Order: sequence, then C-alpha cells, then structure tokens
Amino acid sequence: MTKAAPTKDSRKFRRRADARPDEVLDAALTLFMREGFEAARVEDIAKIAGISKATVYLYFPSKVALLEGLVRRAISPVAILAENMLDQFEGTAKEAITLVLGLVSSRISDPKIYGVPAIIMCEASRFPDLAKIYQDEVISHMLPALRSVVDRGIASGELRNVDAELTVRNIAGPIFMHVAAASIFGVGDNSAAGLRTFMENHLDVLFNGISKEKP
Amino acid sequence: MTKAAPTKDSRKFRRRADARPDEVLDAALTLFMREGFEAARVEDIAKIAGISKATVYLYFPSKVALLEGLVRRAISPVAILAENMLDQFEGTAKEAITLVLGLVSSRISDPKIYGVPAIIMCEASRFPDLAKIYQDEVISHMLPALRSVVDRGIASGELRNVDAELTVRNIAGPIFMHVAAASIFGVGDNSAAGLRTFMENHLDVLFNGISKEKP
Amino acid sequence: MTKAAPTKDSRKFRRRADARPDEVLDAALTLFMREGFEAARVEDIAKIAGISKATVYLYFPSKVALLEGLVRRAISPVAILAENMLDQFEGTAKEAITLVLGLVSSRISDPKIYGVPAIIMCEASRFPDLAKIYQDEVISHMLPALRSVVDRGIASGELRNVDAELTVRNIAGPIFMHVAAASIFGVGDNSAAGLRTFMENHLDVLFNGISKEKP
Amino acid sequence: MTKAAPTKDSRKFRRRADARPDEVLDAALTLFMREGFEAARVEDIAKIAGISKATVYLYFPSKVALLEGLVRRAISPVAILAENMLDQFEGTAKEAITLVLGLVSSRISDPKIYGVPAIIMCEASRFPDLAKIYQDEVISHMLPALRSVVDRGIASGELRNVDAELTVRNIAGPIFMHVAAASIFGVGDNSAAGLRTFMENHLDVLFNGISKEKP
DNA sequence: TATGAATGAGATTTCATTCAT
DNA sequence: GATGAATGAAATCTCATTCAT
Repeated sequence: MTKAAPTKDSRKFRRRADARPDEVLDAALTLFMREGFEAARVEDIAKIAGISKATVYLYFPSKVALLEGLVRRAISPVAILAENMLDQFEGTAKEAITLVLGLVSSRISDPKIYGVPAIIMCEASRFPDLAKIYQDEVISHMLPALRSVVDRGIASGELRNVDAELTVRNIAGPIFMHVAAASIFGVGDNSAAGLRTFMENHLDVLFNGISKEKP
Repeated sequence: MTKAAPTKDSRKFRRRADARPDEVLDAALTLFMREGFEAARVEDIAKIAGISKATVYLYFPSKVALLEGLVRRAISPVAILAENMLDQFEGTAKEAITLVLGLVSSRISDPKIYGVPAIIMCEASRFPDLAKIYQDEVISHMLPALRSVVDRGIASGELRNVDAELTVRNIAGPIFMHVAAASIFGVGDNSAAGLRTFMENHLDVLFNGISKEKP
Repeated sequence: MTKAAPTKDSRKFRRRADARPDEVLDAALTLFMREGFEAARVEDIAKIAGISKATVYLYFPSKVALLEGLVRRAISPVAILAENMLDQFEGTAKEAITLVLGLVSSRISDPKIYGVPAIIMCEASRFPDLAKIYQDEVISHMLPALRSVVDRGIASGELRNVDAELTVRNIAGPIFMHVAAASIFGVGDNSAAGLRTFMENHLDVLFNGISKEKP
Repeated sequence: MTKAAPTKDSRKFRRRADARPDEVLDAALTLFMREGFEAARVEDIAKIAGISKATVYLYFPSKVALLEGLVRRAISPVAILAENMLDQFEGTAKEAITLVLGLVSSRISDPKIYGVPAIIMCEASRFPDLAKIYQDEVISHMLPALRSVVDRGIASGELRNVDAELTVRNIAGPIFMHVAAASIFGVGDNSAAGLRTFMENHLDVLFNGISKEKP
C-alpha cells in the first residue's frame, strides 16, 4: 500500500533509543517546581522534553510515577553525600560541619538539588508513600550523620554539651530558610557569592552564638 | 428558610451568616493543607463547612479567592505579633527574642497558624500575587522587626557584631525546620512540651554557639 | 522463509512463517472472545502469538482485518460441513438431521468453532460488512440446506406439513441456547456427555413434540 | 465583574429536575446496541439524551454504571412477567406455555426488551458481575418457572415424560434464534405479524413434533 | 440566602498504527 | 522478516463555575 514516492525525509519520529527517561525527569522537575504537581500538565512536560505526550507514558506509567522517579533519582547523590560526610570526619567537628555545609552550599543553588525536597515537602500530605521513601532514604541518613558529628564533638570536648538531635535543626534550618526566602519571596541574595557570605555568618553564629559573653 | 417568626430555637438550625466566610476559610485551610490547592475540590470544602458548593461562591468569587482570604485573615494576627514584638523591646535583645520565640512556640502547633505559610510556600510560584501579599504584609514586617532587635543588641554591646540581616535566618530557620520535620516527616516531637524543649536548646545554641571556647 | 539450508536446528527458534498468520488469528480469536473486539488490544494479541505488535501488522493491515481473517478462515470448514450434510441426504430426514446435529454437537464445544459466530453476533452492528460476509458464506448455505432436508421429508410423507423455513429455528435454536446458557451463564452441563444427553432430548422433542397425544 | 448587559435569555442550562436517569438509560441502550459497549462514546449517549456529557456523570458514576443501570431496570418487568407466568398456571401446560410465549412475542419486538439480554450476552465475559446479576435476577427466575410448568404437565399426564430442564431450551431457543437471525442478519420476518406466524409454527412443532407418527 | 442542576473546558491515559533499523 | 520507539487522535472522567428557583 506504499503510495507513490514516500518522501524519504519524513521525520515524524525523531529521536531514538536515547530520549532517556532522564530527560523526561528533568522536564518534570522543572514543571513541578514551577507549577506544582497537580497543576503541571503532562503535555507540557513532554513539550519541554521534546517528545510527545504518549512517549512520556512509554517510560513512566503515570504522572505520579514521574514523582517517584524524581525521588528515586535524587536518592543516590544524597546518599553519597552523606557517606562522604562520614568518611571525611577525621578532623574536628567544626571542620566536618564546615566541610559538609560547604558542599551543600556549593550545590544548593542548582534547582535539581533543592527542587526535589521542595516538591516532596509540598506534596507530602498527598503522597505519603513518597514522603516515606524520601524520609527512609535521605532524611534518616542525613540526620544521624550530622547528629553523630555533633555527638563526637561533644565527646571529644570540642563542643558544649548541647542536645545533638535538636541542634541539627540549628545547623540545617538556617540554610533551608535562606534558600526558601530567596527562591520563594526573593528576599536576600541567592547567588553563589551571597550564599557564601551567608554561610560565613551562619557558621560564625552557629559556633560562637550571638552573645558577647559566654554564660 | 424557616418561616416567619421562628421565635424559639433557630440557633441550632441557622448559623450566623456572619460567621460563614470564616467557617469556609477554615474548611479551605484544612483541605488545602491536606490535599494541596489544586487537588482540593471546592465541593469538599463546602461539605466540610456544612454548606453547598454554590454557597461557597456566594462568599468567595473563586477558588483562588479562598487562598487570598486565607492569607488576608492570617495577616492581622501576625501583624499584631510583630507590633507586640517591637513594643516589648524595652529589655535586652535576649529577652526580646526569647519573648518573641516564646510567643511563636505557643502558637505554632495550631495548624491555623503555620498552615497558611506552608500553603503559601507550596503555591507561591503559581500565584506570585499571593506570595507578594504575604511578603508585603508578613515577611516585610517580621524580618525588619527581628533585624532591628539584633541591631539594637549589637549597638548596646550586648551582642557580637554579626550580620543582623543574615542572622535572622539563624533565629527563625531552626524553628521552621523543627515544625516542618515534625509535620511532614514525623521526625521529632511536635507536642507543646517537645517544642518547649527544642526552644530551650535553640536559644542556648543561638546565644552561646556550640563551641566550648569563644574565639 | 527459512534461509537456505539451515540444516541443524532452526525449528526451535524460528517458527514457520507460513504458520504465523494462523497463530495470530488464533490469538485474536482467544482475545476477541474474552475481551470483545474493541477491548482487545493488538499488543496482547501479539503477546499471545509470541511476536511483536508490529509483526501483527506485517500480516494483517489493521485490527479489523483480523476479524475479517477470522471470518474467512471459519468459512471453509462450515461450508464443507454444509456440503457433507447435503451429500449424506440419502436416508430419511430424521437420519439426516440426526447426523448433522451429531456432527455439530461433536464440534461445538471447541471455542474455535462457536467462537467466530459468537463474535460476529456481538460485533455485527458495528461491522455490517463482516456480518454480510458471514451471512453470505455461512448462514445462506446452512439454512437452505436444513430447510431442504425438511422439505424433502415433508414431500416423502415422513414429516408433517410444517413450515420448513420456520422449523429450522426449532432445529438449531435449542442448540444455540444450550451452548449460550452454558458458556455465558454457566447454566447446564456443557461437557461432551452433557451435550449428548441434551441432543437426545432435543431430537426426541423435535420429532415427537411434548404432547402425549397427536392432534 | 458583570459585563455590561448580561442578556437575560442565555439558555445555557435547559432542562431541570426531569432529565431523569431513565432518558440516559434509553440513550445508552440505543447506543450500546448499535455500537457495542466499548465503542459507544459517552458523549454520544449524552447527545442522544439531549444533555451534556458531564450531566451523564451526574447520574451515573461511570460508563459501566450505565450497563448496570440497564440490567437493573430490565429486571423488574421480567420478574413480574415470571410471576405472572406462575400465577396464570391454572389451566393446562399447553395453555400456560402458549400464554407465556404470547406475552413474550408481543413484547420482544421492542428493542428495550430484547436489547438488554443481547448486550449482556455480548459483554458477559468482560463484566462477569453483570452477567451474575442478570443470571440471578432473570435467568434463575425464568428457567425454573418454565421447568415447573413442564413438570406439572408431565405429572398431570398431559405431556410426555421428557426432561423438563433440557426441554426449556426447546421452548425458548427457537424464539431467541428467530429474533437474533432477524435483527442481526436480516433473515426472516421480524414484524409482529411475522413473529406471530413463527410462534404458531413453533408451538405446533413444540407440542406435536415434526414426525408424522408417534413413536 | 441557599442550592440543585447543568456544563464547558480540560486533564490523564490508552491504543491502533507507523517508521527506522 | 521483525521489532523497538514514537505518536496522533481519541475516550473517560473531573471540576470550577453559573443559572434558575
């Protein structure tokens, strides 16, 4: 049934074999961050990825699966980061924390890094399973790692006798707030330089407090 | 639609029409938090509020207007809080901050208080106008108030010469993280008692740092 | 299409290309019966046939073509059956009908036999052309053949003076109902033995009626 | 935000309160019979019913629910018919059967009557639950009722000693075949008159058989 | 005021079909 | 000959919103 002269160049099907799920996930991340999970349309994700809507479903069985894929993909780098943190802990607690926060601050301006946690936080109540995965794979690794650094610092006499578990919030909380304030409300300087300046102040306050006198 | 002159009861069967918008907002807040803005159905909000879907539209012209109403309703308490903060600033910076954080910690376990900021954060990119309102009315009052407390503490010699603007993140960030960790991932103790314990450690670390020696 | 002289094995790994269309039709029949024409997915048909979806289109230009193929394939056996019926008509009408119904009853438990008519009945209104083909090639051969047997029986004085055309429904209808009741609603005994028992009763009633006295 | 002059006559919403589910079911029956369940589009059903697609979903939660509704609606008339059959059984078996078949033949030309069974038969394998409902509510009432008539006829000496269970197929089968042949393949006369002629021949053959002599 | 009824516009998902290899 | 990759076109179902009462 081939009609006369089926023009050779009909490029209806463009890519092949390499339009990897990764590109789809990148597109999904972009749109989920910009629009939120519900408001993001699969068609737009496909458009960003340069493929058709149906092709998205070739790689991911549903829209939620994109979210899952995002979480799963975000797990390994973070796990590696946590491992590194622990491996590096040969010097003082101060050095360890400074190192970790330095790592974080060098990465955190990349939406691919902070985007997934941000989405998870927003969609957690609707998709508890996802939150669970994220918590199991990321939170439950990061938190103990940091706490362990603090505990060892206390044990070695380097740090005061604070509650390690709760103090983790003082280490990480300000950073989250800095990023959130900047990305959501445009408050503060979210550039790499601004982030570095913030980190210096953060580390200073964290280790020395804001009071002039020790108690 | 009770007939004319229902002398006796009427209270049970008719709610005061004045209270309706507030009940609708409560319902909206509940559902926006549980489902997210997009996924929350107006019909369900109405059901929670005990009225019909069409009646919601009697009070609010659109679904987004519910979000606006939520933001606007959350403004006044926070504004009052900020005002109080400034009024109370007669003692030391430490006392002022301790007072403010005490206020916050006493309120923050109420979903009606932290729910709105949480929703705003999640929906900010989709509704920049809302974020703007929130920023204008809340952020831009809270932040300067806190910064001013820090600045005056520095000026009086009570506090070290930290960057007041950035240090605000060290004051508020850990609290946000504590609440977020607890409500989203179930990490930590979100009860009033747990919050108080956290606050004590937070204030301790904030004012004294975690290092044993001053620099 | 086996390559030249594949002396050794090839049987296991390559199916004879000639048999393919038939296997595809078998798979299509299976799925059309189980799911109906619309609900049956070409991909599943391919999977049952052990080939890829695209390969189905190598043999059949469209999904409807599978239906056509099914009808066409079902025609010849039935035609042969009809021919046999006529050829055998040397004895009495009773013997002829008994013979034919015996043939039918020996075959009818095979889904490949009654499956196609069943599908055609269900999809007839959507694909009148198919129904036409089936009617032209099958119905219009079977019915006259049976009617002719009856007519000759009447002419020879063996049978009463019934309406041959309408009486065909009394000959075939009960059988259809028996099969349908069994396969669809699980009513009755659809085994070969059960079918034989039914046939005996059917022939008895058909030839003798149910009344005790002749009119 | 009301624009100037909102023309009073905008009839976007036409009917009210009386666009009953019944009309939707009628439309569904029409289309299911013409197109089959899968191929029938809800939008077209709505169009036939004179309402919008969404309104269909106001009354029926899903497309399958339309099928269920159809079965359920068809149940009561048939049940009543069965009851009547039994109530009427005061005369002879012949009279009872003649009466019942007369009733059936007077109704069977209405698509609303024979349509539902036809659809059920076609979709039974895909929706076993529906088949179950139909079997429980219809088949399991009709069959015993007929069988009981035959049994009593045998007991009273009016009928020969046939197998009542199996003979039911001889009573009902020819009728189904007549209707099916006419509606699907256009074979035979499906008019009321044609049906009556057929019934006469059917009853004659049924009660007297086709052989000239009794065995 | 309050609401039942209705719908337009759109979202996700499916699938027959096709091209390049 | 065989198939993995890709897609256009549709179908079901949802929901914010509105009108008549």
